[in-house]
Amino acid sequence: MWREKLDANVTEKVIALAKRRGFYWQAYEIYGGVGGFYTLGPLGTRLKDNIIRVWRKIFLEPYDFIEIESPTIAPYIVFEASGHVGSFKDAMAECLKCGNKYRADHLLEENGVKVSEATSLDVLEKLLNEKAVRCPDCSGTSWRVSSFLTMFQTNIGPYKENVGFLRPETAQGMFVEFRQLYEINRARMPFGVAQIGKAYRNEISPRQGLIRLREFSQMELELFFNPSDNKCPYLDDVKDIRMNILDEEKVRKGDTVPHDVNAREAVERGFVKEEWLAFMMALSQKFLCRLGIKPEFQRFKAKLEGERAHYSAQTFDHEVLTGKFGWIEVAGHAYRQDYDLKSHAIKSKSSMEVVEELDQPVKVRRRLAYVDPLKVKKDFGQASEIFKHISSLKPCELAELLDREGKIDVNDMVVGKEYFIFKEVEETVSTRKYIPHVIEPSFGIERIIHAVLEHAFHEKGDRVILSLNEEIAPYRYAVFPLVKRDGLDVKAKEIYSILKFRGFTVLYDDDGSIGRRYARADEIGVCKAITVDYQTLEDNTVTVRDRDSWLQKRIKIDEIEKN
RNA sequence: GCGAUCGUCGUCCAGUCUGGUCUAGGACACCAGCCUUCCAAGCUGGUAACCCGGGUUCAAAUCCCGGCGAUCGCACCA
Repeated sequence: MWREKLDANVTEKVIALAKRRGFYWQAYEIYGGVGGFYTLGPLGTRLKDNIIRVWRKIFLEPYDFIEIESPTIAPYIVFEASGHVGSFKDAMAECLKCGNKYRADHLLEENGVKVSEATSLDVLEKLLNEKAVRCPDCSGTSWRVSSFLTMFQTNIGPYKENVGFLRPETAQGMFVEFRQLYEINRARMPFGVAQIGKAYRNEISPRQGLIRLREFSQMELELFFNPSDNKCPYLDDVKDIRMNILDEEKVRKGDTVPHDVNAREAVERGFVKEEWLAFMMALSQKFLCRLGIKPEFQRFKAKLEGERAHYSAQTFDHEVLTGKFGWIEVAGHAYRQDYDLKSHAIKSKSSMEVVEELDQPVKVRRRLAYVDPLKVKKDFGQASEIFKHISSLKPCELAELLDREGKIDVNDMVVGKEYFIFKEVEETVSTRKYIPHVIEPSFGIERIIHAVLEHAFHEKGDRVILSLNEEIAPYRYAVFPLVKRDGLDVKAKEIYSILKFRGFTVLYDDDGSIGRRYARADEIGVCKAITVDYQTLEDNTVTVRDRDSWLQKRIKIDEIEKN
């Protein structure tokens, strides 16, 4: 069965239920509410905790991957290095006639004017107005250019110039700490580091409830591996997990009928570039199934070249079908290559390389560069700064830098390739250094919460049932006295205490009729309802009622947890 | 951010056009009590709202202006 649409009303009903019973609701409602911020209520926080617990069981524990918690605020330079500052400090051009906003660079390029990301706002504005670029909507030719940053900005300490950002993803915390983590993990490769925590994106106009938030929770895993030894040893462990994959070709053609493959087939048929990426996708599928989302409501959709994040060589969105919002992305699986580690290595001038022992020593050719002091002195005079800078680099690094950039900038002086002498040498080495590549599964917890609730939501006549499985349901048991007298309530409270003492989440309710209590419990997904009746007083048995089937079994109190 | 539509108890809806009758009504939910021997039964009582600010007027939920928020469309969504 392949589904393309679900009932949109379910979404509305889930949102209403979430608010009424305390899973989640919009924050700051007493002040009218602020878009993109939500509060998780008592049931929502439990559900979230339980989802996180399942995630750890699936993604971390079997593989001894580690978890960290890094700050949510980082200095400017971190996100400058990561490419975030550059990649979304979008220049917005506003048409002064109709007020529509466009990307300034897109508008100019459509009109044959080449600009770069470094082009200043003033220049962009001047170009737009001078070239009389027409507004695509109203043909107006007057423009005002301003920039919009999707990261929340703040100051660190009392100095305005010390800019910090609230992280737009938890990932950078793991990249900047890579050295330390690698050491702590005793230099094992491949290895995985996870982080669960808040991230912030200052969306222009967040809508759609929990789906697009300005502050949200992520579960991210960075799997570091050697690109020349990129086999994933666990691929056969997930061979029974079948995925619906829309590869790049299908996405491009608009074909919405996915391939049905397991991780190995996905790699062999060329849909997924890396084994580790396919493996993480399989775990992701397993994870959502464990949360109660059936495979036919899940799919992996490839991102095309232009849609991908600046760091990614291949990305699959893990999507879940919902009623009103259609397919929503609950996870992104990205092949980040060595983009992040390399960027931080260059910016911070600290090494992100790891050492690999080779099976056999090999001969390698290396290119070295040495400065020609006479030539430098001749053109730059007694430029000690240049020598100081160059001597801080190893000859091989110097050669690499020169080959890449063609020059070296020292303060205002540009020292070209011609000031250096290059040498090729052959060395025998028994180790090899490399910057690890990264596969990143990244989950948005609030989106998962919403998706899980939608898929757990069922109606039986006019009754609502949340079929959350035992692993994630906010309550495992509810305990009801059949009536609130003759000692039934006392006995019920006793059972309630016993179950709580044994570590279960238990709800006690003696309000209204018994049917009403079953209904209330069903609605928030309590797995089993235990009713204390007159027979309980005689033989210490209770009835245990299953939430989904409504069937009851009479069971001894001591044996409740076996059922 | 633009445009359109909209904003009344926890929720859904009535009242707004045509200002006064609104001390803002109903249903469901919720709370208390009664009743109740297994699936939202019944009875009694109760809590509870005109998004915020300003203006017009003798009088504003109602008309006007501004703000905030929501929904949809456009743009944005690394």
